[in-house]
Amino acid sequence: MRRDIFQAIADPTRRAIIALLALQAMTPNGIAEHFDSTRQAISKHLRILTECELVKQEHQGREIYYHLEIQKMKEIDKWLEQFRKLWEIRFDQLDNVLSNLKKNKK
Amino acid sequence: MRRDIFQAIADPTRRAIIALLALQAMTPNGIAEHFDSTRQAISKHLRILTECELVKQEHQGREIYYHLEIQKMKEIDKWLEQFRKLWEIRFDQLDNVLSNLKKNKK
DNA sequence: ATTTTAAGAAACCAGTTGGTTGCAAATATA
DNA sequence: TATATTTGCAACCAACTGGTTTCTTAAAAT
Repeated sequence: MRRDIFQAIADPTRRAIIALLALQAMTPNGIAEHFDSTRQAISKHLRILTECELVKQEHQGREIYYHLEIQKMKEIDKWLEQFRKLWEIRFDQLDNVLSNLKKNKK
Repeated sequence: MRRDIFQAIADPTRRAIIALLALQAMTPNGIAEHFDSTRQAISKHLRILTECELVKQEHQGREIYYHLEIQKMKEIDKWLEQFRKLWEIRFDQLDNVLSNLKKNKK
């Protein structure tokens, strides 16, 4: 199945997992302790995150540590880039409005 | 139904609609012309985008213009903020590695 | 060697999604 | 007024989602 990072971050549980893994690599059981749902549910989320290469596995004995591929997160940032210009322009306009208000006050 | 912006941008068609509306406000029919699917399908996407307040309607006679609420996009940027630090650190480390390689070469 | 533990895989289920078609309301035009 | 256009809404459908339970494999501990 075709996975992409935007689909991956659509789920709030997965966003929470991403935030956890940003701090340190963890095992599925370790992650599951932070949530109400079962290990298997977490495991499915991890599979989706793995499929879109947002996380990577690291086998250590019978434990599997998952760690975040932080570089992948930049894809979102890259997509946002095209809009960042726009909202900065709006801010500039707001600045103008504010300074005009100030002038009129004087 | 509870909508959030992350779910809204999960669908590639919706991301394309957002990109279109970033350029100019458009009617459902106008938007649908850019895609293969039916107007009704686009209309459903617009409803989802409206529910999470990413787009706003502007009635003009019997036409409804949809325009992007660019400020809302900043929510994604805000969420990314916590990770931006991390990937910048990685870049710094890479810089160090590169300059060390350079030194050793001399 | 047996038992415990960590984790993935498969089967299943209810709810959601993205899409369709058909219809009704509102506005514009003849 | 009658007709055409733009749009939203409801009903329906197949596919996907997030979750569960059960089972298997493999490593570690006893």
